[in-house]
Amino acid sequence: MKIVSQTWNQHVVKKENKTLVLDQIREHAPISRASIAQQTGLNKGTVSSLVSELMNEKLISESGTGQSSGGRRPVMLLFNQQAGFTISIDLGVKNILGVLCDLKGNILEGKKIILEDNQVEIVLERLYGLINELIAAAPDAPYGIVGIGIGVPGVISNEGEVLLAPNLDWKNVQLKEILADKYQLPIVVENEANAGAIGEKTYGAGQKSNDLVYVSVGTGIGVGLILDGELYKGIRGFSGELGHMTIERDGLKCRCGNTGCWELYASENALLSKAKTDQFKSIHTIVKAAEKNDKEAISLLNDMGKYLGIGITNILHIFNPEQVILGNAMIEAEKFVLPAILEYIDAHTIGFNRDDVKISGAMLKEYSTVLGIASVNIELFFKENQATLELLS
Amino acid sequence: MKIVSQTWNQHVVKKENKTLVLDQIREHAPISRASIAQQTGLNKGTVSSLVSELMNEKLISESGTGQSSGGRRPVMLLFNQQAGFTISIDLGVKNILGVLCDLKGNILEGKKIILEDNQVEIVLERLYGLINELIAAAPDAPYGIVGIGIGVPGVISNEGEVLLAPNLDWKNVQLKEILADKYQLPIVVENEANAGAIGEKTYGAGQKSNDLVYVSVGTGIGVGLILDGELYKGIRGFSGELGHMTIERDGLKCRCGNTGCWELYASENALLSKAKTDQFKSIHTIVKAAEKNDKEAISLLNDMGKYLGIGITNILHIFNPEQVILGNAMIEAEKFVLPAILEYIDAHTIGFNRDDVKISGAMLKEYSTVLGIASVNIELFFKENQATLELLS
DNA sequence: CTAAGTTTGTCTAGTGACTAAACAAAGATT
DNA sequence: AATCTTTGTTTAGTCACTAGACAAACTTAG
Repeated sequence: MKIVSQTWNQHVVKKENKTLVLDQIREHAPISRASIAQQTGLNKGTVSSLVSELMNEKLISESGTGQSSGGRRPVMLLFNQQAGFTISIDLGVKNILGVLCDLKGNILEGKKIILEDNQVEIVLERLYGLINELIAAAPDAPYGIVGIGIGVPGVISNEGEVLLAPNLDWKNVQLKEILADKYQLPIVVENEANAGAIGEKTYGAGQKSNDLVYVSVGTGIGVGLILDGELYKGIRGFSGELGHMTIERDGLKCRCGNTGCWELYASENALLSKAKTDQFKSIHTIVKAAEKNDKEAISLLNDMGKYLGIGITNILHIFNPEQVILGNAMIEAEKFVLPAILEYIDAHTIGFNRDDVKISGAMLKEYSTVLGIASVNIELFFKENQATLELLS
Repeated sequence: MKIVSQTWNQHVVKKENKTLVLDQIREHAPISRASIAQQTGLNKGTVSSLVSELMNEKLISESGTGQSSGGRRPVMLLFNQQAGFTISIDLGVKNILGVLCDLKGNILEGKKIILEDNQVEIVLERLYGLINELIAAAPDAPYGIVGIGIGVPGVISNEGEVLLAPNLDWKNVQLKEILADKYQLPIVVENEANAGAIGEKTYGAGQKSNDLVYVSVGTGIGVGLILDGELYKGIRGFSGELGHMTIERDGLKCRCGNTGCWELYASENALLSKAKTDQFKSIHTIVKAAEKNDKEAISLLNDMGKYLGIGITNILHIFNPEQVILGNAMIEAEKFVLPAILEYIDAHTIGFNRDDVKISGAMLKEYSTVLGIASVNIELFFKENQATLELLS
């Protein structure tokens, strides 16, 4: 039978209005009840009553009074960002980055560990150690640890299974289930580029954009799509494989089965394989060389920019986004690569599609992914929490 | 100041529930009140009251009693699809197709006229003639003509201005404003491929898909995107320019400024320009020849399929859609082109992205666009109508 | 053919979330 | 000191919904 969209009743109204009030406080704190009423269009009485519930739930608190504007001084409300904490992991090929965040996405504790071996069992052990350390570092809070999340460079099913992570050599790892069993907490497993897109949208360069494309240029190329303000995942969760978009018909053979894939020309791997000298072992060394005016390094980075430009031009034509944000390993080379990208785009993109788009490097640098994961966990907490508190009241 | 999302109150609840009830009747008529209550989860009394309002508004009607299932026989409710009519136009380069539809998207009257001249003033005159004829053909109805819409092969701004339609040689035509002034009715102006996507989603091959990509292969290639069930337009409305996606770096120069654009290899124009004999003046003549086993024709169509396959493979990697639907002029050649497309895709697409996707020709054939336009007008009517009737009650 | 059980659709009483408006508290202004 | 403003709470009233009773209309069993 077809699932019918939600029926509407007072219950729903209350829940939505409560979320609305909480969101106002989260975004505009410190803010007074009167001001919330004005902004949301809700009655002052309604706001008062909802605010009082939120205070009972320890999600907000009153701070002192604010500035008078010619009458009684308002009582300012604060978001209690320490009501709970999240743990977020960026699982890379060479290392794992883990952070402990409050409910506003502030990093309280961060740790990076080096990975020598990508075998599932070994990685899991290291992961548990890192997570336990971060849990231990969390201050006491009404809601404690509200969720754990992890960003993985691979294809993730909607059920949180890592179907394939070629650079880790992982296949069919039920990561969400494994972590949920171990920690009995809400678990988020998301593709690294999708998470990066959310991170930049929530806390980084893309906060004002409703349609943004995050291009993660690392060993390969992955893309996260925020369309109409929401992460777009496709029917099974496999969208954003733009790294395997053909930009040269009858081009190089890719191990994915396709030919002329973008990432064969524009990724870090592509960059390194095109280097003539053996001294270039990573994007880092090339950037260092370029900074010392090494001609080959500069030329390599310039070429990379051109190839990235080809794909980004396609992106502008396909999505007409408000913003394109470049992240992951290439962020280090932004200074050298971005000008070449812009030059290519300006010469090749249809005017309409070029006009209002902003193209930039990731503002959160290496934290785009972890903070995106944190954001997903936080929003999940507020959604679930509303449902739970409903039952309690 | 930031616009705050809607505040929720009983008014909204009623409006939403009324829409819910109406949608049930639109989709499942004939249906009883009891059945609606069961399906929506609304109380029987609530349904009765909303149904009675909808009857007053002439949007639904009672037909006789239905089959008993062991008790009192239910009163069946019907959607009054003739409560109003829409007029929809597909503006082509060589002809204009116009239809009169009821509120269920049934075509009551259709007419196609040939265009010799694409000059704005001349096209407008022909358009007015066609629209007037269709208006005259509409039966009497409580709401009369509820909207006029038009699909245009070009770049349309969110304000309904035709910014550029290269094949018509139109630039900056305020089409929506012109038609609104003349007819004083809700006007929809939409890109032809976007409309086609909506048409196939609402009435055609894509009714069950939430994420579908409609590829309009005509003189050029345009693409309409339905993502998460909604038309995706991008920040200014210029999405879907996949015709100008590079599939060959350093490839052919396109008049759009880019190089190696998909439509230079896979459109009708591309097909014709590659033909060695002059006898092939349109896709139609090539298909006719292929049907008579003409080797060049068959080979041309086969190549077209391969080139379409390159772009569609990209689409599968980018969007992981549930469905890809091919429409416009190429629909005639489906029999010859589709197998080649599928062959290419099967050989080049990542398994995950290939697995659950359905690739097919447009079910509505040459009516995809007009019916999509009709659908937009109809939904607009119900949205606006709800608002108006709110004021009256 | 009658009696019992079922299903449909309406009606009534009650609930709960909201709004409008009155009001008290606290400060600014003259 | 008196008046005006602004804030936040309280009270009365509105409205859409739900639960459950009920009448009407039908099926089924004996």
